[in-house]
Amino acid sequence: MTGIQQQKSRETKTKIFAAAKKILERDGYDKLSIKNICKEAGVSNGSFYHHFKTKDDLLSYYIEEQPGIDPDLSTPPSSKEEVIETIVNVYLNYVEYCKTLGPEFMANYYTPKNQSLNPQIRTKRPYPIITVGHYLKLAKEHKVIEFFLPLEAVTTDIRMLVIGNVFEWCLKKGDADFAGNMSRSLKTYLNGLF
Amino acid sequence: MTGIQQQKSRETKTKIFAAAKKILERDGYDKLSIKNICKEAGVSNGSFYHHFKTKDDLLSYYIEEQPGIDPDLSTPPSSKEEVIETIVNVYLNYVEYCKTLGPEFMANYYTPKNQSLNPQIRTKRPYPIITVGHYLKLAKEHKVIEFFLPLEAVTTDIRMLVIGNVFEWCLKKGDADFAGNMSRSLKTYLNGLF
Amino acid sequence: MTGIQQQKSRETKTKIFAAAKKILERDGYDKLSIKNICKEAGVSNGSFYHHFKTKDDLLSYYIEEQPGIDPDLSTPPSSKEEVIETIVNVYLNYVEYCKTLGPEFMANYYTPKNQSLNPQIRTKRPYPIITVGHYLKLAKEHKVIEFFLPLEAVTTDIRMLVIGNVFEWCLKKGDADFAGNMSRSLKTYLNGLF
Amino acid sequence: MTGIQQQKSRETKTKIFAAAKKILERDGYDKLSIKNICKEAGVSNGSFYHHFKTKDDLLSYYIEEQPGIDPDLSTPPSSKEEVIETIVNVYLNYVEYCKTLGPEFMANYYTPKNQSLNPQIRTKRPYPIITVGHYLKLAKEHKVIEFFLPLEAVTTDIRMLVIGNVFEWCLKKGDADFAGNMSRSLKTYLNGLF
DNA sequence: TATGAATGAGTCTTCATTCAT
DNA sequence: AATGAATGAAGACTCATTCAT
Repeated sequence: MTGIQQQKSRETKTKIFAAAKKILERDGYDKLSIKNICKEAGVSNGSFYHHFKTKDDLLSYYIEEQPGIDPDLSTPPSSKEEVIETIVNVYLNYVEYCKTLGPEFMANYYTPKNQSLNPQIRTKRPYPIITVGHYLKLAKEHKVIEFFLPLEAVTTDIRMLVIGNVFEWCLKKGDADFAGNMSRSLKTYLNGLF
Repeated sequence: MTGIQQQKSRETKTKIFAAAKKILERDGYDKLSIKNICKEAGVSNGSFYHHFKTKDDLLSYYIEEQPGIDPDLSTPPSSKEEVIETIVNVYLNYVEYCKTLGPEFMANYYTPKNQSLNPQIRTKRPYPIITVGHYLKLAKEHKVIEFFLPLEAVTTDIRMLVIGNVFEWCLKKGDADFAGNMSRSLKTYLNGLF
Repeated sequence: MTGIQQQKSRETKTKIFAAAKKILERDGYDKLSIKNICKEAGVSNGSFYHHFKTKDDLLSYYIEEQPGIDPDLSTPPSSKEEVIETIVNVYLNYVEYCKTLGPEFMANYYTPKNQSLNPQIRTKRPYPIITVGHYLKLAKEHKVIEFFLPLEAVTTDIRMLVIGNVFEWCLKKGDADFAGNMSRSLKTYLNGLF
Repeated sequence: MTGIQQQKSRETKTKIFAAAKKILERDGYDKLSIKNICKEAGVSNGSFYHHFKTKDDLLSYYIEEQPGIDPDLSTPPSSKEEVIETIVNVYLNYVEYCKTLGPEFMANYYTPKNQSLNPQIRTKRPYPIITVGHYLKLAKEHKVIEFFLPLEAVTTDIRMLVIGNVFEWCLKKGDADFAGNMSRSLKTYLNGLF
């Protein structure tokens, strides 16, 4: 296997990825058929199955490319207010990311059928699956905050709230105060937590 | 007017409903085809279309006929704790309802593309759009609770949180502590609100 | 069988006729299903089959109501020119009739599949099946015109030409010089005939 | 490039064509279902859709691939009789073509709703839209014939007459003297034109 | 590595007709 | 005379996947 062949292979895979994303974005999840993907990618049907075992195989690799999280999530905070602000900022960051993808795309992506959103399945964890869990732990260890729920419960709650926010924004086709809602609902929740 | 024919007709409709539900529970949404429904119901294919306009027409009945809101919501509460408990119960009620329909089915309903979830659009309002807004207003007017966010913001937050809960449960294909999550996250949020 | 019952029966039949015509006009031949006819007529499915043996049975009775032809087709003409003018007028009359029905309706009606246009099948003969055959015969007998083709061949030619004219007009959705085309093509043909 | 695979592919397409034609001839248009075509061709259902986008796509091939116009149409004629004979032959050629497709098939094509028969719309022009217009022009320029109607009017008349002929033949389900009618009616018309 | 031909079960829906009431 | 529930075959088309080349 020459280096050139390897490179070609990688290129094809990339083309397929890009095509799938484009279709998801433009036409919705229902149109994401192998045939359509291949047509969009300019690649043969058989080629797809050379690179991916099944359709689900493709999907599982799909959203790997979310923005890096945390600016400073490893620095221990010095006050409860700082904790709240930091966490809120993490998700305001995500709000911005969602906006760049647009409500159309996100509406297609945020389906309970999309198992790449399932924290039990993914190993690499994109938003909102990567949560601020270890930051909360850190803050708790430094006695900056205190809460009595299990850490996992809290990260679940936050994930649910974030998903609800995205969902709401998608539902209203982008015509919602995404950042405002996210900020307010998270603050209220965290306020109740600590 | 309630002749034998009418009765038979109603029976058939009931059989179709029951068959659909059974398939949903036993085999999952993907197996919910007209053909399967009819086979399960022991009814002809054409008979299905005599009783329902389309497949979606059948499905909509499950959603439209959601349980009514708890009537106790009109009685003014006497304490903050009672308010929280009442609200949580409303949505625990919904949790039960979701469970009878099964996560596979709900997963199909909980899509941002499903505009019947959009509070701006529907007039007939199923869960989780029917919110506890006016109950909160009532409680506030009776000075039982106090909060400084606009009522609409609060109902939005609750809706987002509830949707997030359902989403999570669907995503995990029913393998989540639905009631526990719902109860805990709502309590925490409301605790932060008041 | 009482007189009242007979009257009711006739009324129902009339309603079905009217409904079929309306559907043909408004939605086209493809939508002319029993179900649609009954819905439009406000009549039950079974009632249809009480009055008509089959769907084809209905269709065969369908277009019986075309306008009476000939103003003066029984008066022997006195010149070749008069013959041509008279014949052309007969079909200009038909042009007007078509226009009142509209190109939409006619487009649905003028299909080779519509056997009510077939002169071999119909006994009652609407346009353009009733032709000017006997008028031509009359004119020939009075030595006003002379032609060597069999009478039936001529009536066939005229029928084909008329149908072609209607077809053209329908094809252009009414945006054609219907009368002009009809008049010119008939004159040219008859000019070649005599 | 002409590998075994390409050849097999072509063979399959040919088989499908042949099967469709056979069904048309043997059983009539109403039996021309995808399923029947595939069964007759000994080919899978999916294979059909690999080669043809839709059912109409298949059908369009029959129409699109009509016989080319007689090349002699560019040679200037030397007599009026020759002009008539040539034009008649062009459409007798078409008669033969129609016969190979069968009246059932053509009946489905000859509908005023079929805009591919509209000369204003098509660019690629099948019979009877390809007319003998420029041949008539040529003959006129060479002073072989003379006529006073605008060229466009004449081509319209011919088109209408030809369509009328096809329509008549379809209506009678093939039981008409197609060639005889076509020949006679065209001759009579052209005789009246010059 | 890549092609694209082939598979065939599966999708929802429409239809003319029958028949017990 | 009228109802409408029931039938079930048939319709066009989509799909993920396999495999010989």
